[in-house]
Amino acid sequence: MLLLRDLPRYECLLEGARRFPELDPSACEVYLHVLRAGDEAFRSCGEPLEAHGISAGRFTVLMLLLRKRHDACGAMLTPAELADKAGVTRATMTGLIDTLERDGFVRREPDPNDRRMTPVTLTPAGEALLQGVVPAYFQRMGSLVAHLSESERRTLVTLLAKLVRGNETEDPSVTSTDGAAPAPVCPSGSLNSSVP
Amino acid sequence: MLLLRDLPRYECLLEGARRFPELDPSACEVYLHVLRAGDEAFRSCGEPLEAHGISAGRFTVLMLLLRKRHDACGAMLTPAELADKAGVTRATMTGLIDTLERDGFVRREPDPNDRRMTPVTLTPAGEALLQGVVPAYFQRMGSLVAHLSESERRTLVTLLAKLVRGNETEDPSVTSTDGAAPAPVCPSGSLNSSVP
DNA sequence: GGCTGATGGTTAGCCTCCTAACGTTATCGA
DNA sequence: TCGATAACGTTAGGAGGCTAACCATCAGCC
Repeated sequence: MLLLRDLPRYECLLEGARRFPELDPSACEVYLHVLRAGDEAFRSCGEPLEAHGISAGRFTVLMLLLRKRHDACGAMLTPAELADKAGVTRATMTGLIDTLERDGFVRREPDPNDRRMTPVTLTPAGEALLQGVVPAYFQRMGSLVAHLSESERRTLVTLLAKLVRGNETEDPSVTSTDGAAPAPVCPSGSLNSSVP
Repeated sequence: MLLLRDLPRYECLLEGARRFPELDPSACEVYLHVLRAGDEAFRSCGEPLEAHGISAGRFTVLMLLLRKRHDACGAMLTPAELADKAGVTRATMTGLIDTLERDGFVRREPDPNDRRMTPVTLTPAGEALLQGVVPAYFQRMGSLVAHLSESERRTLVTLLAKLVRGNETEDPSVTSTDGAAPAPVCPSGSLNSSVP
């Protein structure tokens, strides 16, 4: 991910708005800060993972498998399910599983009932890796927001959720000047990932 | 960028905290929302760029060059300066400039005074591309935060800035248990990119 | 039973990002 | 004056994203 490291000052945005009448300075400021904070959070919490020789994408896959295992039911997920939960394409998930299997952290086990599927399961090595890296990961997450009070955290979460939600329902703006969007097809209702 | 598309509910975080004592549920919730919002903003504002056949990275380079041009002084920047302002490595910037030059949007012109440098300048084609894409880009930025009031925007910016700032000065935590960090070497004072 | 369509996983090719190393050029001190 | 140091830009190799296309398999429906 790449971005502007040095955010322009508000006066510069005002000045830019003179050249670009579409520029809303306060909107731009929010946008830049959201991007900057997301990048900062991603990098910061990624450090303990890299220190243990694992990337954020691989870590996400392992955590999803671990969560599934603790759900008591069959401790496996198909690549398609993993891709959906992680928010990447199936092709990307194939690559992630490839390297994870190469390194011995997961195992593909063909499903005898439906031979199209190849569910993935966590190996003991994968679980051990998680046990080693998860504490540092969560600690870093805590120090990331250590300077925010509980009420500030609630406010921040509320505002970010509002931003994301408002943008989701607005998304069919690709077909602009067209009014009457057919239906907000956003796949909501998928927040029940870890409850059976 | 890859992430969890379906954020776990707060009860799930509380339940996860039982298995991982290091997990601070409110910190984790902030972290996930910051990441999710950053991803949403990035994708959303990236759409108009992709529609014009340009990626976010290339767009950033062109905008930096345009801003420099409007600063009246010499309208060129070296790859190292561009990399620094954009927050990527010099190697990455080389690749970006390669494709931009291949497509005719920028031009490398060796510096006669210091033959190590190869300043980059915006071509008329590059400027025309920006003229075509910038309005849609800023409009999308505005609709991204359209649901937030002015005071909500200010609050959000304040909280995100506090998070980033607090994390920057905390960053030498790699050498933890070591106390008395020598000096917060964060390259602050670099926010004056567009004022001579 | 045998098409047809939908679904699951993989492959191929491209782009962007990184680190590490290299060659070239300036600069500066002995 | 000349070698050491530092800075600039590039290259090589790897990882992680994406889209588009491809087979294999299942489910339905004549």
